[in-house]
Amino acid sequence: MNSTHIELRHLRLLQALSEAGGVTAAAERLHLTQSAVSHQLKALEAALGLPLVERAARPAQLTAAGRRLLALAHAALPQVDAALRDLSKLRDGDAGELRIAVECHTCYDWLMPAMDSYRDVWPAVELDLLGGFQADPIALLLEQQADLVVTSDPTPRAGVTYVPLFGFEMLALLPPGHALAAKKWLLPRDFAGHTLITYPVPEDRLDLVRRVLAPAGIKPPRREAQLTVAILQLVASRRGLAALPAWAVAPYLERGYVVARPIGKHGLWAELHVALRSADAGRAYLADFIDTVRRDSFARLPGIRPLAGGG
Amino acid sequence: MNSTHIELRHLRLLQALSEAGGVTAAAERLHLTQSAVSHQLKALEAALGLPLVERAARPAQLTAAGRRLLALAHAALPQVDAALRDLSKLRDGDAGELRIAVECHTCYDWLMPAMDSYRDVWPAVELDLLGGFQADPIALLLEQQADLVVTSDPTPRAGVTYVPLFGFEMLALLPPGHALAAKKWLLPRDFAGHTLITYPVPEDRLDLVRRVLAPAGIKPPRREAQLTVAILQLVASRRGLAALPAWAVAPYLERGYVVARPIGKHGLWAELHVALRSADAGRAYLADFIDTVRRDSFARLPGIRPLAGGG
DNA sequence: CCATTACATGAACAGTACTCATATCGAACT
DNA sequence: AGTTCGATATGAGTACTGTTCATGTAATGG
Repeated sequence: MNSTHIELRHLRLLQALSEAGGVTAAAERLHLTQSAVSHQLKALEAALGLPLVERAARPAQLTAAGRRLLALAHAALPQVDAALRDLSKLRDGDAGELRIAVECHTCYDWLMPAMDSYRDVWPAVELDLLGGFQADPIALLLEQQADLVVTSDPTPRAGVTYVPLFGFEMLALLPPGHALAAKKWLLPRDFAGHTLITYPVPEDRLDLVRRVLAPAGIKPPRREAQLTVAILQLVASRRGLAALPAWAVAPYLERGYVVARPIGKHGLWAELHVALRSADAGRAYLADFIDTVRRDSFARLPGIRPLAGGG
Repeated sequence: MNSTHIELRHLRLLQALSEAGGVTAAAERLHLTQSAVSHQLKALEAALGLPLVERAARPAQLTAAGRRLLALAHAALPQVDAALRDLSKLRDGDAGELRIAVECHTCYDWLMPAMDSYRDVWPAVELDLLGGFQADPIALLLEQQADLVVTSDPTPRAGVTYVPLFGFEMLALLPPGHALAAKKWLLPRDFAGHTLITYPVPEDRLDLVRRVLAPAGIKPPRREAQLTVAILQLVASRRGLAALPAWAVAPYLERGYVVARPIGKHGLWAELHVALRSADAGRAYLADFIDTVRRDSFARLPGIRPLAGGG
């Protein structure tokens, strides 16, 4: 009979599987254990009487049946999400104000496209991006001057809720042909004697300085630049080294404009979170914005990874 | 958050609810108890934070939120079903032979349109309708001369599986203005002294005779006609009484061509089942045909009701 | 007004989807 | 080869959620 017990959960699983390229990675996205995904997949295959993924292939390859189900997922899940959005609007109204403060300079790159696709779905929400560097953006939240803050520092504060966005790697940038490019990864001492090119922010807000160089007692001279391209240009013209998120430099790496190396054996990983007033946590248009941003990020940004408790 | 735990089950529930017009009727369609549907509905409404049905309204009226979810169901569920069909085809192949024997004359009326919509979905299946009256159509199954038999008599036989289609009421037909039309329902003795107009089948295949008149010792004279319209014509011209399925005469009743009355206080209810070789029970193109027929019947035929174990 | 029908509710049960712990597998590296 | 490491599979146990059963309550119609 066709009473095959298929559910949206299964479609979400298959989608995550194909996007993540493996059971373990898919499990993270779904906030499940690897075991759960493995079991669920097996059960689904048994119920359908068809294999869905080519076992032993990295990244996981879907079978014809798997691809057919994935097509269903791509067709149906957006419809479901749209319906749930509409229901949220019915429940909470469809208007609101959404002022966003951003701590990190490179975030504008991916925030803008996410905002665009969000606007399509919540046209009545007033979107605003707060400009300039903020010393304490969380304060803006509590003073009701911002509704959402993108930050890399989720220190608990009363009345503030943090939602994890993603983890990303900070890469050290060298000019092509630099002597350090011979190394697989860089150590703190490798930075000694080089100028560090950064955005114009206090030193204690630079992950590289705070977490790597300062603990090792290394204090290289700094030079500041406002724009990402300016930093890259300075590196390329051998004025110093820089450290930027992997996603921000990926296009320049491809063109060989600069060279990137991990910082430390396992790389220097940072996180981004969204902060909002706990009182607003229930607002659908806010929650959906975070959702949109995250979805958009994972679709667009290379080399990012999910965080515990995140999406 | 939008992680609202909605599932296809819920969409199926809402669809059944709107089609059936009530919790109890929906439960029957879904092969669940009324309690299960009630619980599920309540849980869904709680999860969404929105009422979905207007309590206290017959037939059940959906709220705006309910209608939005129903729209989702109508959009998504056919896609799901199509995908499952495609998977069946991947598993079992998409071709097959489907020869149908029909026991009941009036069945052609609704079988034809169902066959048409089935052909759209399984174009490679060879569809055949066996003509003429069959004394023992089940024998045709076992002799491999038919693959599917529509019958009202699901007596267990080795190697044969029965799938319930639906229950329907046999209505007694009178000419307009007939004396018996004054009664709310007819009793066996009311048939005494009237000619009984029937299809040309043995008496023991007529539910009215076998289950009502014969037990009461009443043996009215019979007159046979091949076509439904002919029977109706004879009744209208006062040559006798007849008993036909409610759905078959509904259009004629509307036009006042004949008058119908239940047979007995609770009416004379009969059933239709599909018989197939147990060996074929797993074949997707067969199972899906039965599904199509049933879906089609419930959508098109007035006054039929689901059977235990049926769809 | 009582009988009937439809829906709601609570407790108990059953089935299922998880997690945890452990085993197996395959590839890369000595 | 053997070893190590990452990724997937498997089994047992658990927590949870969906379902049923039994009963209560609210409307409906003769």
